[in-house]
Amino acid sequence: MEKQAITIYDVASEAKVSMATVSRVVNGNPNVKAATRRRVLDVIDRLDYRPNAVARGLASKKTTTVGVIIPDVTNMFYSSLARGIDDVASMYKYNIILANSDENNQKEVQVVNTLLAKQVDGLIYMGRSISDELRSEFSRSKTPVVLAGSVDPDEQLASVNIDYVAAVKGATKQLLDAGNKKVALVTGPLTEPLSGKYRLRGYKQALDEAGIAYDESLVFETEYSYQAGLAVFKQIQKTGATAALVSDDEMAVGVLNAALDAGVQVPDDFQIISSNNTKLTQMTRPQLTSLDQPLYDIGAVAMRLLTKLMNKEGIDEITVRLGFDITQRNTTK
Amino acid sequence: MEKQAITIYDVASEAKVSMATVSRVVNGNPNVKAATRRRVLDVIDRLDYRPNAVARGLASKKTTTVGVIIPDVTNMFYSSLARGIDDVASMYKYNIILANSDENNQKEVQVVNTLLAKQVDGLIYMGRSISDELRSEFSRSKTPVVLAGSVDPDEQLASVNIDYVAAVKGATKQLLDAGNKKVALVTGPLTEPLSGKYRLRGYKQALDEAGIAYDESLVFETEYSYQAGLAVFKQIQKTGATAALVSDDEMAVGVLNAALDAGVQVPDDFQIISSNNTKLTQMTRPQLTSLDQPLYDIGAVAMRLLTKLMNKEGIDEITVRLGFDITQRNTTK
DNA sequence: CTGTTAGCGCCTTCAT
DNA sequence: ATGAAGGCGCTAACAG
Repeated sequence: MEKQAITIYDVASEAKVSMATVSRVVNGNPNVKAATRRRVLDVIDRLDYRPNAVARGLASKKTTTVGVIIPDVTNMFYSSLARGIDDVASMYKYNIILANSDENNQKEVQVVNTLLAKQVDGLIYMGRSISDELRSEFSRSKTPVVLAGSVDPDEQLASVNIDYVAAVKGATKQLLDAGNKKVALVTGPLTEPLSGKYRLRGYKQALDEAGIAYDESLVFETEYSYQAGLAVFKQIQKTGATAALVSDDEMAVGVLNAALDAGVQVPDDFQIISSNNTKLTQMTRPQLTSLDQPLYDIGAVAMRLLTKLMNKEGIDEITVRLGFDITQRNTTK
Repeated sequence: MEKQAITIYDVASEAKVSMATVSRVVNGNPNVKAATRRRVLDVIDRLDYRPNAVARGLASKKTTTVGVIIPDVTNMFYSSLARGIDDVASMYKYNIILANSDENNQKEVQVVNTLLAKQVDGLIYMGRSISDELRSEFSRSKTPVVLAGSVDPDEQLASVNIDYVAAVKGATKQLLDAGNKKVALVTGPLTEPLSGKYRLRGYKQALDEAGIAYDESLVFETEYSYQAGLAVFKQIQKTGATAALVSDDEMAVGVLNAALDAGVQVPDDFQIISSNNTKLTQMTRPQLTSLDQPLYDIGAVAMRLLTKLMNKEGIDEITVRLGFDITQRNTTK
C-alpha cells in the first residue's frame, strides 16, 4: 500500500532545508525563521504533504488516539455518552477507536489488549461492571483509564457519573410521595455494583424514610432491553405494584407498552419513572418521566478528564459526580 | 509515556534467538521449529510481551484499522450500520476509528485527512451526500473507500445499499393501493441524490403506474429528526393527504405522535410507512409499518467488501444492493 | 529453520 | 536558526 509517496525528506529537499527544519515547522516549533517557515509551508501544500501519524507515533510515543470500550453503540444510553466523548476528543485533536464489547468480559479483555497494543494514549470504559481480570489489565498498564457513566466501587479508577444512590432515592421518593405503596424497582443483575449496591441502596433509603418495609419481591433483575421490559411487566403486575422505577429507557418503554397493551391506564393506574432521559422518553405516548442524567456531559467530562490524565496534569478528584434531575412528563402525576 | 518497556529484542535475547525468529512466531510464520516456537511463546507470556502495533504499522504499512465517518452515532439508523461494521471488522481483526461528521462537509474533509494521516487501511463513509471536495480527497488517495447505506450517483465509489427507487416505489404503491389518493412523501433536501434522485423517482413511478398526477405540494423536505417530523405533520394535514411515507424512523415517530396528539386516528384516518425499521418502530403505539432495510447487514457487508478491497481481491461488483422488505405493523391497514 | 541487515517516516537531542 | 545522526519497535528480504 504505497499510500503516500512523499515524505518529510521530499519536502526537505524541495524546500532546500533539512528534514529537521520541516519537522519543526510541522510541529509548530518556534525556532524557525519566518522566511524559511513560509517556504516550507509552501512546499508542503504544493506537494500535498501529509505527515505520517504512524511514524510520528513511533517516534514520539504518542498516537493521539484513545480507545473507547462501549457495550453496544446501538444503545442510546451509550451512544449519547460516546457522542460527548468524541466531540471533546476531536476538540483536543484526539481520535477515538470504538469497540463494542457486549459487556462480555472476555471480549473486553481482548479488546483492551489490542487497544493497548495499538498504543492508545488513553482508554475510556463504559459498562456496568469491571471484571477483576480487566481491572488488572488496567492497572498493570500505565495508560490512563476513565470510566464513563459507571462507578468504581473501590474508587481506584477515575470515573465520571452521577450520584446513583441519591438519584434512585429521589425517584423512589417521588413515587412513594405520590401515594404508591408498592413501588417496583426494575434493574439489572444485583451482582453488578451499579444495581446491587447503588441503586438498591437508594431504593431502600427512600423506603426507609417513608417507613415502608423493603419487599424483595418488588425488585426485578433483568436484562437492559426493550424486550425484557415488555416481558417483566406482567410479573410486576402480579405483585400489585402501582409504580415502577426502571433503570433504562428502552426497558422503560417496554414496561410502558406492556402496560398500555394490557389496558392499564398510565399514569392513572400505574406510574413509571425511567432513568436516562434519552430521546426515547419523548417519543412515547404518554411521554416518560425520567431521571435526567446528563449523558452527553458525562461523556464529555470523562474525555476531558482523560486529556488531563494523559497530559499528566494534576487532578484533584479522580471521581467526578455530575448533577442530575428528574424530568417530569406524563407517566407520573 | 513508557508504556511497554519490553520489546521484541528483550524476548529475543531472553529466548536466545534472534528478533527475526520472535517476529516469525508472533506473525505465525510457519518457518520456525516447533521447539523454538514453544520456547519463544513461553518467554512471550512470561514477559507479558505485547507487539507494538504502531511500529508494526510503520514497518508493514498496514495498521489494521479502518476509518468510519458517521453523521451521528446517536442516530439509530447510523449506529445500526456502525454495529454491523464493527462486528465484521473485529471478525477480520480490524479496529474502527469512529468520527462523527454531522454531515458537515468541512468536518468530513478534515476528518478524512486525519484518518488518512493515521494511515487507516480503508474508509467507510456514511452520509447522504458526498461533496466534490470529499470525493476528490477520496480519489487522490489510494485508500479504498466504501459507502454504507448511501448511493454514489456516479457509481464510482464502492457502496452497499438497497434499491431505493424500488423500495420507495413499493411503499408508495402500498399506500396508493390502500385507497389513499394523496400520499405525502417526507424526506430530506431534494438536493441530496438520495432524496431528490432516488426516492423521488420511486415515488413518481408509483404515482404514474397508479395513474395519479404528481403533486409537488405533497413532497416535504425536512431535516431528519424527531422534531422535524413532529413539526411537519400539520403541514401535511393541510394538503389533505391521508398517508405519508417518511424517510427516517425518528422523523416518522414525530409524524405519528403529532398525528396522535392532534387527535387523528392512525391508521384509520392517516397511514404511515417509515423507512428504516430500527427498534424505534416497535416502540411506538401503534407500531410503525416500515420499509425494512437490513441496516446491520448493510454495515456488515460494507465492511466485508472493504476487507476485499484492502486485500486487493478481485471484486466483480463495486456496488452491492441488498434486498429489502416492508414490515407490516399498525400504522397501515 | 534461523540470523543479519536494512529500512519504514518522523522526532529529538546535540552540535554548529 | 538549522543540520546531522541516532533511535522508536518491527517487518522483510537476503543469506546461510
